Amino acid sequence: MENTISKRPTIVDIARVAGVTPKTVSRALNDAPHVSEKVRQKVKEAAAALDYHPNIAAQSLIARRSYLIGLTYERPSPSYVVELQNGALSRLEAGRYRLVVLPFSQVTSRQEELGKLLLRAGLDGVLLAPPACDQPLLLDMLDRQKLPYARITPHSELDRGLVVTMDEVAAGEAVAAHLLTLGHRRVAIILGDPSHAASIGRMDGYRRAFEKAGIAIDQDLVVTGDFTFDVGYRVALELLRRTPRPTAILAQNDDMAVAAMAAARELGLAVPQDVSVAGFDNSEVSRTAWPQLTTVNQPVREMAWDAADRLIAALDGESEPQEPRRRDHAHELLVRASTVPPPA
Amino acid sequence: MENTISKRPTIVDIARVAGVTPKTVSRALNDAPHVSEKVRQKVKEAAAALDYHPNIAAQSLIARRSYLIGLTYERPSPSYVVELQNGALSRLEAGRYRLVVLPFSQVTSRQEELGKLLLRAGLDGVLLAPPACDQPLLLDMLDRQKLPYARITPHSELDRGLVVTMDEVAAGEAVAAHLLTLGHRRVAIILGDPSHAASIGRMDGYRRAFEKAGIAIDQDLVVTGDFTFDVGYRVALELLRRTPRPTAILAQNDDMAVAAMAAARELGLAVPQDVSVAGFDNSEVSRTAWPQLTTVNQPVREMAWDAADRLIAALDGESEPQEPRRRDHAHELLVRASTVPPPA
DNA sequence: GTCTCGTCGGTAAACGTTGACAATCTTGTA
DNA sequence: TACAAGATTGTCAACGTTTACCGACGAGAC
Repeated sequence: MENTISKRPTIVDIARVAGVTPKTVSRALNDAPHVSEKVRQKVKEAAAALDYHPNIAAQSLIARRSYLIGLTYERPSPSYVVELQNGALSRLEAGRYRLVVLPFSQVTSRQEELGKLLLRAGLDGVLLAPPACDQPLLLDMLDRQKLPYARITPHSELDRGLVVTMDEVAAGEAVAAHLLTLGHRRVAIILGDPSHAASIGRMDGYRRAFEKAGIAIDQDLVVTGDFTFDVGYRVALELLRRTPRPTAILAQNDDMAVAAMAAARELGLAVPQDVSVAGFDNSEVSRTAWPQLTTVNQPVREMAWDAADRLIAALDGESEPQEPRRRDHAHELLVRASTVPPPA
Repeated sequence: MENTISKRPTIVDIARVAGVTPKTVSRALNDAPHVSEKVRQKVKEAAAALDYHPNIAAQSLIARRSYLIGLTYERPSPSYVVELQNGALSRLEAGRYRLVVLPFSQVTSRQEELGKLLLRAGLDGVLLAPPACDQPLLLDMLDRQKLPYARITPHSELDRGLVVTMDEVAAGEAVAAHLLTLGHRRVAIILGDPSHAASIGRMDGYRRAFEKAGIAIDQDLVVTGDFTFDVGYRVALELLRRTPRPTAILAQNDDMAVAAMAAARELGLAVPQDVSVAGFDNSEVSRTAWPQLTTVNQPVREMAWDAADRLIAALDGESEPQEPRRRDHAHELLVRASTVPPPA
């Protein structure tokens, strides 16, 4: 009489079928030495016949590895998240690691909570996107518990953990210089969430471009958004109602830039004829918008791949990493249809 | 002399510190009965002092649960993926389950491969988005290995597994009827990837609307895209160059609809004055586009939440589910600025 | 024929936690 | 005072896999 409760087959079951001991089965399946080819074949056939899949929990327990990599981010634009994810996944695909997504809101004020979440998740390592990558308390917790982490585009303490960056300042300078070169002088700036380090770096870049051009930034035209379309729309409406009207808007990401274009149209203004708009990120929306948005390509996908690569190398490599802990990626200014010289 | 190799603390360590047995520690930390309040306090303090976090692999091993839920999808638009993910996550947040993302391309021709991937991932259950939710071979594999799954908006075999659907046909009918009611007669249709069941359902709905209105569909104006912007752009350009020109375009998702708007502008046509465009999905891009897109809200987030809810209920509940295995969600036609009556 | 060495296969223990069950302690009552 | 009943605490094994270590066997050297 067969047992009616069917359970997943184990190594012991294969051993019984193949007529060898469990240890031999383990060796055969893992392509370890000290197993004759004949036995290996027999074992593999038995495993296939039983539809055997190893119990990962048991493997994890003994290897002291969960083969789980976490990815944490704070609700930015969908395209950013997907790029991040796909970049990391394209590196993970080959190996046994799996990606666990852990979005978290209000990171800055809840660092402790996020830290606990990450530690409880049983991860081998974690990828930190902004703004989590810049939270000192969080990094302290991870250090203390020896949970390896890779930081994607951090702004501060660049010597902690594995770091993958883009020079936000240079990128910010490039896009601002583009507008100034076109002849714009009344340039409004919509900042992102000030808790994201990117916001600060990009602004530093804008400032440098203005300085080099010998033009003063009009602080009245600098307003704060939070990287979302909705808030961007609201502040852009307000900016465009001022007199004299700004001739260009420099938004710190594409979602807010697209919002600014929508706000301009709401006020009966044509983009780019009446007002130029530039974004940041080269997200999908920057290409699907009309006119297509001038923006800066942030190689998010590549950076995420790189971060995952560094992390896995650190996890798998017995030896300490020899190479520098930091890798830089280049930005790329994409001049498209949303920016032209100011109206005469 | 302390051991120099520091390892994560275990229950045994806490037991030593608190002066009780490991079993008692386990009971205290899990808020199980049969532990005095005094001991429980002492144990919890010791655990906190040691920065203890339970070893999930060991818990998984004994519970025969990994507490991992998989989410598999095939590179659709970013906004869809993020909505799906956020919906599932909002249900998972409360409990101990974690979400593993498993994107997979060319699902239809690689069902076996995807099945193996899912089985090897050590999941407790899996959420299947289109088109994976409609692959019979894949479902067979999952059934055979008793891996529970919830299907999000499947098209066929609605009695297999847990099912969360929207009536794609009714939704398709609603948006098509809207254009016909406005007076459009030359309506071009851009289909999505034919392997996605949604594509078929929506087309059925369009057809029903045309039938009810007593209007024949012009098969020459029905072209196939693949849900992406780029292909949508190409086929839309081609459609709009025909004479007589279609007065409206019915795209099976928002990305292709936005592409159609871009193509129209490329040809010097105004949307919606010269040509109306309607999409599908109420994705973020449909709101950030200009003009805002008439579309159908597919409650992706809610459906994903629901699918996760069903799956977890099935996993946690000892008893078989009493309620129907299928839940339906309603669509919602969102008439926005991209559709107006045809030019005179 | 014996000894050495290398290959193949087996046994026992370990990973960290919890379930089943036994032992002990406390308290109330006859 | 003794004893039952209930609460608390302890012991042991188990989950499925791999690592460490040991034994058997065959080939080749002397």
